[in-house]
Amino acid sequence: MDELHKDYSMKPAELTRAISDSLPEMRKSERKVAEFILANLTEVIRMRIVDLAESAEVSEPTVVRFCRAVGCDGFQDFKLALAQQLASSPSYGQIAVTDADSVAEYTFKVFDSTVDTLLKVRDSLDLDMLNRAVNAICAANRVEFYGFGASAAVAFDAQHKFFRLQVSAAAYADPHLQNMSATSMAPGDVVIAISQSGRTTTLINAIEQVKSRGAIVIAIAPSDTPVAMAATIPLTIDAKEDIQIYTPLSSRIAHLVVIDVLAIGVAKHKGGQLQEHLLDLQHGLEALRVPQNN
Amino acid sequence: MDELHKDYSMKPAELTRAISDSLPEMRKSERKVAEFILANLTEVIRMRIVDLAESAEVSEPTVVRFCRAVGCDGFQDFKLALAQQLASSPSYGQIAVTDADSVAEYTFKVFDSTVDTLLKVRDSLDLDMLNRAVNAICAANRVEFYGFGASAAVAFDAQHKFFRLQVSAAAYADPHLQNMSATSMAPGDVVIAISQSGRTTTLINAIEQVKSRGAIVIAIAPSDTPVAMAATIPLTIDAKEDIQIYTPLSSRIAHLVVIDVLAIGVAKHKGGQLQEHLLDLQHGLEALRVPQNN
DNA sequence: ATTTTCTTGTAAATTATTTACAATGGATGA
DNA sequence: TCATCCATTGTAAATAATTTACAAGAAAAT
Repeated sequence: MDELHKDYSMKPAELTRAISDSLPEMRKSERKVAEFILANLTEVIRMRIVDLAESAEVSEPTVVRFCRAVGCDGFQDFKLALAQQLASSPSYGQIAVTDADSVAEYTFKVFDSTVDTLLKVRDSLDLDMLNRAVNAICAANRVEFYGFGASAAVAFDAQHKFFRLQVSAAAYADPHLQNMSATSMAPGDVVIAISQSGRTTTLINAIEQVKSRGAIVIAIAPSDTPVAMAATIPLTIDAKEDIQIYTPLSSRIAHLVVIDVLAIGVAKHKGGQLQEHLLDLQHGLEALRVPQNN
Repeated sequence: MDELHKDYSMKPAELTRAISDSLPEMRKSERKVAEFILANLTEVIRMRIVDLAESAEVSEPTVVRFCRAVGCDGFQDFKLALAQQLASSPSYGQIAVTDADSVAEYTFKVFDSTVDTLLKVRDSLDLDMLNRAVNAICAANRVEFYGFGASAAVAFDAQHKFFRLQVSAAAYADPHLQNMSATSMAPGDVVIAISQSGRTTTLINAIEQVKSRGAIVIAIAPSDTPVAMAATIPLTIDAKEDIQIYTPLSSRIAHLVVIDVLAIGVAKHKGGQLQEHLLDLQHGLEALRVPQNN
């Protein structure tokens, strides 16, 4: 009976994985369908059920049963879901770079896995926390960014970004400076602590310092980590981080984008007069550049 | 007659734009369809032609005529194309953040526009240049990164990244240091010059210095800019950069990802012994962290 | 070996899409 | 202002696609 295949609803992004996963527990003819589909992903989305049935050497109802088995409403629904997944991450399921990959392949994989990470992070963000973070930043006199290692670069980028928005921003990657900064924070001020591991001892110390001064700590770190838990406003980001050789570190990019979101939020708060300021900045920078040639 | 609408074939990514573009020259009822579709993008992909016709208050054949007018084969084909486009950039056509947006809205828009940029950059990369860049880096004794402003953060991130790969890397955002570094480069060494504008005078000077020393300059900059043109190996990236108030600066993220690609390429060249090194690094960093709690 | 249950396909019914054609309505010129 | 023509739209029929119901055939179990 069909009910051995659970009818759980799923996001389109998980379709091909769902297919591969349930391959072993499929019936023979359904498996024929699955195998044909996996081998001809891009073609399938433009096929009619009759063609697909013929190609997979099964009957049409079997195709429909297959679609239901992987959680879709019917064949049309399946095609739609497949089309969406293919559009969103073309090399899904084989994102890890391998030795054999050509330049073209690993380039695409790096981009695709980054995109993948971003979309996952986007969907798992706590918007309420985000809002609180924006409000806190807007209310603060000073905003400072702490981070080590790869997160130091993120912190400097953030500083640059907020500077543009007329926010008094600083970034420290030196524990001593962080400490000095921390002790000089006043109530209402904001420190944004960035960590990929969420477990950096020095950073946690600095956070405690800042909190003892009555300032607010926004953490950008994985959930259930000391850094996230120590923060006043935790922005948790769980981009899984392989330390594997061929895996790019996407989480720092997710961190940057989250900071972009904060910056946009602050820009919205500040409203129109900022536009003018940004144009001024632009003009100022123009002096450092070669004249535009068009 | 229908033939006033040209039957040009197009990439799915341009569908909604094609719709908006041809809106003015559409017939009244076709426009009703177009407007309804643009206002209900996500719903439409799961609608049947009858529902859509009813919602748009037109007949079914009109819907089909509309689909043909925008370059599709029929209604099914249209839905498929739309689904693919939506999957690849979910809030296409309304990515610019507006004053009225809620936290949820602008968060999604920031992520989506970043994703959008990445996918565009991915598709426009010159893989041959990329390959040459990887080879140059692998052959170099020293690799240094130059960048100002937002690109300085990118440069520091890159330094960190390559350091992990046992590449002797440095990053300079100070023109004086850049100059000193430039004059000490030897033939075969590599400088990676990062610029969002591609027109920073100081950077161009440094590039000329480096070239005169016989070293290789890889540029990460927009095409047709002095920086790109001065480089030995230009990696051109044309993420359009609005200086608008509510637009995130996605190009620096594209730059980071391109550097990720370079890093993966170098890692592949270096091969297996690197794995061990990365694990060592990991262990070393562990000492700076709170013990894992699971 | 026989019965039961699961799997698959055939054929029919349903449902969706497309085509052909007719009616409407607006524009143009008398 | 009315008649005529052509562009536009809808109606209804035809075609095509998908889904359901059921029966035949395998496989498994007793």
